[in-house]
Amino acid sequence: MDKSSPSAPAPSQSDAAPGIPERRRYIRDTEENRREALIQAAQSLVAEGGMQAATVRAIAARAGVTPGLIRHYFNSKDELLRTAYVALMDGMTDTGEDALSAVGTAPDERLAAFIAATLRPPVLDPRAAGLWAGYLHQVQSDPGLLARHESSYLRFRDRLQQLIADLGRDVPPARLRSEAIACNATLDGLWLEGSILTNHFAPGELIVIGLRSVGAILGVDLMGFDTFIPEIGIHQSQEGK
Amino acid sequence: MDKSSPSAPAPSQSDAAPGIPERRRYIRDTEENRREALIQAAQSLVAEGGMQAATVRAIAARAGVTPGLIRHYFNSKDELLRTAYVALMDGMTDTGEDALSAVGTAPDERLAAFIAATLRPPVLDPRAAGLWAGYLHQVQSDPGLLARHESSYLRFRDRLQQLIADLGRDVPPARLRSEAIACNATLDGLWLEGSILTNHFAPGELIVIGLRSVGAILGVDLMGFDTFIPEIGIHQSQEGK
DNA sequence: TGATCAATTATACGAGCGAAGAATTGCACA
DNA sequence: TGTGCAATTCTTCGCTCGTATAATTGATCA
Repeated sequence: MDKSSPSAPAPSQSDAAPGIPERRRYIRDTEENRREALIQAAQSLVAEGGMQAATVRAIAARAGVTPGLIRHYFNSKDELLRTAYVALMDGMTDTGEDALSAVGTAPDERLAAFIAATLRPPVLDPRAAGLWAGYLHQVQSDPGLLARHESSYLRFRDRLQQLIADLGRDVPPARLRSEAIACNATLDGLWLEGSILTNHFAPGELIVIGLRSVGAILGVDLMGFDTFIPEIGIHQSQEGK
Repeated sequence: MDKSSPSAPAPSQSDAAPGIPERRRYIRDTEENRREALIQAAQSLVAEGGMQAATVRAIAARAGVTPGLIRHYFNSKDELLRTAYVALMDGMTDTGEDALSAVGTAPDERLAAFIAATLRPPVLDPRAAGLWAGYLHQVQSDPGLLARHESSYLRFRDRLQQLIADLGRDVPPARLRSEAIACNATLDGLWLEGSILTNHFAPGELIVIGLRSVGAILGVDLMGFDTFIPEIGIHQSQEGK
């Protein structure tokens, strides 16, 4: 398993004479493609192996470029990682908005759609939890990232609280806040368990549980939207009632 | 900010002549104390800065010893980190058991006590979430740790499911499982948010929310145990019923 | 009291890290 | 068709990492 020559890079097996290392083929691409590839590569590596796995060499290899290119597009490895995190957050909040724009105006239906969108791909994703965990410490120690994180978190919770308020029940404002916290926690918990213990749950199971739990917390019935939530029906029957 | 002499360790300012580095004072201690100190140091560092912050040198420094000692008590740094994780898991499950042994036999009271114990220190701890996140990837890639993790997780959820079953309501078994998943998710979510956004919540707030939410999901009232849960009363009133 | 030995510290090594800058390459435009 | 220049690769540097092992220290016991 030892390299033959001690210091020369291993040449790939093409036509080159031994001892003369090949230069990697030079391929141009657009700035957008390169940035996107680097961000994707960084996210994958963090999701799979944590911050420690995202070295400049590993990121470059996965993106199909050489390490030096990272610092051509980003001032430092840290800047790339920050950019990747922001891109992640923006992507996740956008998904929530999309789900809402796709359904009608009935408040309970909209809430149900929002919950379902949170508990299915691409939000419910084994990679996502790994990414989230990998960034946790960095977020807590970097003021810029922390601000971005909190705004993203509160945006989600506020959106949820608004949907709850739109139900039109008669509850005082303070109660509304704690309901939003509770529902948010339930969705977070289901999202987390579904993302980590991927194959402990059947496809639509978490959505059903989420709808029933949030419905119970709020005192409304969210289970009547089979039409809009295709996963439902698979596992609902086997539980009775 | 540059060291004066390039290769000599900086001597602490006591009586030594310049250029002659002092040897650290030799202090003996019991094996148990050393192991405990190293495990504690490793946990703190992982909790604060993630896996990457837990280097042998940093761990040794925090434990008040020199790096070499780590490999005197553990075969490798990885073994120390594994040991620290197992110790963490054992500690947390033990806390749950303790909470249960301290209350009476009424099923709803026991469930309420269990929930409250989950949502207050030492389980609810800013460090805990950081630790958990730091270990996530290591757990997923190390079969031994994964087994330990899953058994610990399922032990918690089974305990919760048992407490729910003891309520004596008339629900089919499959429904019981999904209720346990839902309650567990709610507690996880509250625990996580409380641990990360420490000062967004008043002391007993999360406990009240947890009791009310789980109660709503299960269709029982868990809010009647002020006597056993001292935090309640502080924030219950301000929300109106 | 002095020899022994485990506990502890100190030193050294090779590997991999992020960063910096020099060396190449192919495209755009004259 | 050639030339300038940005995009990309390559090389190198200083640093820190985990590990290995040698050197020291203080308690134990004959």
